[in-house]
Amino acid sequence: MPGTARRPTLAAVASAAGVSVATVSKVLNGREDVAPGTRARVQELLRAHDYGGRVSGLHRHPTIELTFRGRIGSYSAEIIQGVAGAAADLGAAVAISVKARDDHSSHLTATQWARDLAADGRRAVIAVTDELGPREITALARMQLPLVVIDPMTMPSPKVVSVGSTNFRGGRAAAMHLVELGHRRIGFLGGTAAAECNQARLQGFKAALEAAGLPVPEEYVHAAGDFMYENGFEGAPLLLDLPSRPTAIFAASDELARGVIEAARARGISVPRDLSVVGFDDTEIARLASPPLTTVRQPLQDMGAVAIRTALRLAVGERIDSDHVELATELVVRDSTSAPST
Amino acid sequence: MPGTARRPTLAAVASAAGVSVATVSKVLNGREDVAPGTRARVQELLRAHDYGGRVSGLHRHPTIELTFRGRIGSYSAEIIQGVAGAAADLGAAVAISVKARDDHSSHLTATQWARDLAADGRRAVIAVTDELGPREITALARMQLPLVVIDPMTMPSPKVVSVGSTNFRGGRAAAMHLVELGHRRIGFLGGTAAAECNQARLQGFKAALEAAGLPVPEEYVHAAGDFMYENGFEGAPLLLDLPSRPTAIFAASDELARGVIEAARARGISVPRDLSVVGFDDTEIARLASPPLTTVRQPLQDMGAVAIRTALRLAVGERIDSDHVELATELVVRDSTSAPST
DNA sequence: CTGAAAGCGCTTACAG
DNA sequence: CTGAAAGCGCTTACAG
Repeated sequence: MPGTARRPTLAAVASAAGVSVATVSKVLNGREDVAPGTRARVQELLRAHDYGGRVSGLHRHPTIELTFRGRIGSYSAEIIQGVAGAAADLGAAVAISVKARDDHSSHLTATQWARDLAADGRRAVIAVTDELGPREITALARMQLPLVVIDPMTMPSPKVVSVGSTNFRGGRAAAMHLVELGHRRIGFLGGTAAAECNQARLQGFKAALEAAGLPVPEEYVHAAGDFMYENGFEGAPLLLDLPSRPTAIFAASDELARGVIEAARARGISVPRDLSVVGFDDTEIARLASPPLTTVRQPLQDMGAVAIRTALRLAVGERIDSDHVELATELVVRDSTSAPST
Repeated sequence: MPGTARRPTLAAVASAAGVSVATVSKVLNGREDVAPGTRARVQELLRAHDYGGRVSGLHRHPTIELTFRGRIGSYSAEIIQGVAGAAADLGAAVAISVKARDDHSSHLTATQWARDLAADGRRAVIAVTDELGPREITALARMQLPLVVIDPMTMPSPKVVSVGSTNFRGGRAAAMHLVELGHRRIGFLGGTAAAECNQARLQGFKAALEAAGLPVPEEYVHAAGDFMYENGFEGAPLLLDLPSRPTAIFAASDELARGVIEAARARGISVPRDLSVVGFDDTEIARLASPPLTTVRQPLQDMGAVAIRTALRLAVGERIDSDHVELATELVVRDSTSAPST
């Protein structure tokens, strides 16, 4: 983008807002001694003038913070690919940060965190999976940094914009696939029981079974605690060691599915001959698994792209039509499912 | 890092250099009308004062550009985890960019690219796997942006700092493991034949076999073209369909190994019973594979951490002891290898 | 809560 | 090639 337009100045914003440059400067620096009404008007004008200030205004490319919690795996890799790819097309930059899973910041550090992001020139934040705490959300809002959450784990508060996928439909599609193959005893192994997406997948699953007139006994529905491989491996016995073992299992992530398959193998149960397994996500894990996993594809790259487009629009003060966008899931049939052997 | 030290000013640098602020300003802005000697002196002082200028000086956290080419997979995920984790500890920020695999920029865009990085406040660049073209390297140098390459594919030019692992030893360890298990017919499936790391792994492999008095017939050594799963799957027949088929294969990446195993499975060859397979990298792929892969661990996270530490040191003008750091590889024995069945 | 005024850090047109 | 000087954009201590 050569030939940049003249950078907006404090003076321009000040005269537009009918205040002095000093006041605008104070708003910009988050000083307390500005009347709320004045502050609001100035902030509006700052946005209208697309004022990035001495910080981000110096950057050729607006920078979006992409933040993860815990381990970066295939799932995160897909999102990064999507976000970074779209960023390149949009002339934006992406800063990536990875927080430890147990890093729950205090009020002070939440404020400091948001301040640092603003000082480092970030224009918006994309959080993956978790929704940050209320303190972080407040701190970001105070710093005028929009937030977009990808695939939120908890029911997002209405003020937070999020991008997800059609988990309910995905769960239903997975179950319908198994029903159509002829399975009648079908189990569900979830990740985090409380997670919004987990519940939606479970509800979709139940809806499909009920529509087919199949029972959903309680002992066929379990949560493994998290979506990782180990959880699948350790949670699978809940289903595999049942007196009347299911002939098929829908696991709420590809990693869980891989864990289930490995636990089955350890018991001499062959997949898909003796047990069909469906995963969720369609990450690299699914494609490279043996057997390759039948799974519900979440368009993680597209979700990343939508997230950054949304973040960029929010950053320039545009209004967003919908607070929660859902992209379509899609069943991908590979080799981990087949008709029951009877 | 609260309580930041006073930000260095142009005036301070100017008086240290014995020139006017105007001259320092010109150097900073890359103007032509400065004598080379003066420019050098001023640049030195700018570094000595840790002057980031109006761009990066405004940032609380120095930002390092981490750039990938092609697909972001498990391998990239490990590196990102390592770089981002270390960055958090070091109070640095990481900007991530992903270029298309075939995006070979022209001279103009290489210059523009480096200029943009500087304008966006980057202090150094970490490139993964590829070494960038000579144009990019020159452009970065002109912009005073240090470059560190992780796991370079091509023999790095002596001027480029790189972080790798002990590929030769890794290849040797893999082969020794197979020899010790009792294998005598052992094949090698490489990725990119020309890649430095690939050659080192192959040489280590050969060294181990020769030390054991085993032949390395030509038809047992192949390159699949790249390190991806598909290459492994498509390249495996070169070894699997040999009249005298090897009883073990060392593949130069985990993805290749997974491809080999799948190709074997398609032929009714069971791993590890009929065929032992060793991979390389020890990414998530290896851990989640079925059977879990015996592989040579590359400490990708550590390599990422070393890369960003080095980049940061170069960014403040420190000298580096060694232009190429190699971290130790380590054989990780899992379930894809066993004694030959005969 | 607001802004006039002083002043800081930087850039640039221009004289030498 | 260098720097004195004008000037821009911003911040801040302070008067009201």
